[in-house]
Amino acid sequence: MTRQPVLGFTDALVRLAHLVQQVFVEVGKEHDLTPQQAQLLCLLVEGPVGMTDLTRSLHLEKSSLTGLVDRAARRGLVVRTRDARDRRACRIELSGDGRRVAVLAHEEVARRLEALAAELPEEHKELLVSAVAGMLSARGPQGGGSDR
Amino acid sequence: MTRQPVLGFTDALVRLAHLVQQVFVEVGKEHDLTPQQAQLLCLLVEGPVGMTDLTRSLHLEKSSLTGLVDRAARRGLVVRTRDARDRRACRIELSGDGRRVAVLAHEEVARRLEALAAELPEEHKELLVSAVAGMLSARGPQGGGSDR
DNA sequence: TGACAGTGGTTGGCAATCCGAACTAATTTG
DNA sequence: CAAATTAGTTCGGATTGCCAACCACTGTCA
Repeated sequence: MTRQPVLGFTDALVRLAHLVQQVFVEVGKEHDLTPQQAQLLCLLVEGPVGMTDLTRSLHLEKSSLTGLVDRAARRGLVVRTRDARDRRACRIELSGDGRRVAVLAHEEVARRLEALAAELPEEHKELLVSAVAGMLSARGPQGGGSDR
Repeated sequence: MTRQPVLGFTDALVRLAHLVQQVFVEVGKEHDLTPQQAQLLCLLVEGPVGMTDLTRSLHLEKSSLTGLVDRAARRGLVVRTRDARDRRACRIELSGDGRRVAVLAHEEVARRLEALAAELPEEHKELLVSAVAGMLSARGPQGGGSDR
């Protein structure tokens, strides 16, 4: 009766990924955002970001991001600002409304993820973070501004 | 010189989720599969599964899954088998070709995820698994057959 | 037996996502 | 200055995903 859930390492990572994704889905729904919009807004909470940086953070092709930003802009969540130093580039910025939603969504995502891990001892969480840091660097240091 | 990347807990989870997703994207691409198809095939490696079970494992609505399975079937990867005991239900099964691809993709996904964690000491990995198990149960025991 | 609620899946319509290839415009390089 | 790069957009097309409505079968209960 080894009723310890035989959860493999691979399995665990895949499930965890789904869990995180679901959080964005749910939080998004509460604020009438698609999961992708929610993730975008969370990235912008820290401040304006250029398109190219965003493609790296979100792992999207340029053209996909153009569409995502277009729809977010149409909903009045973000604004395109032309970069003065490089007139090709633009920076994506939260609008007033966008910022309100973004802050709430961002907080809610953090709250829920923390809640999921509420039962974990602090040291385990730290270990998990450093494990992830290791895996990220094993990947090569790609972009990806802080979500937090 | 605190050159420990100041990676928050939330951040870590989000990044990790992206990492896992990317693995499915890359492995999928190598076998001419969309990420969703890759995940579907990985679930089917263990054996045939009913639609309803799949919706729980993949966190999809019934209708979304119908489409996913349709396209996979059109590509000759899977087959719908009518369930004898319940003539409403059907079981999704790998075809001969599908099985070949599925086994390869499944192994490759596992290999890559393990590779990412190659530097982690075994005990840390186990701890990470149990941490995830804890988070999953905090969520309520939803479906999700073993991917492994 | 025979309504009837519940379950397993499909269909249809629609918005959003995502990609690759081709393109414009500004910047950098030689 | 010409050529190569870089930043973004546009366009066409396949996929993803949801909801509402639906069909077919199962199980229950009177």
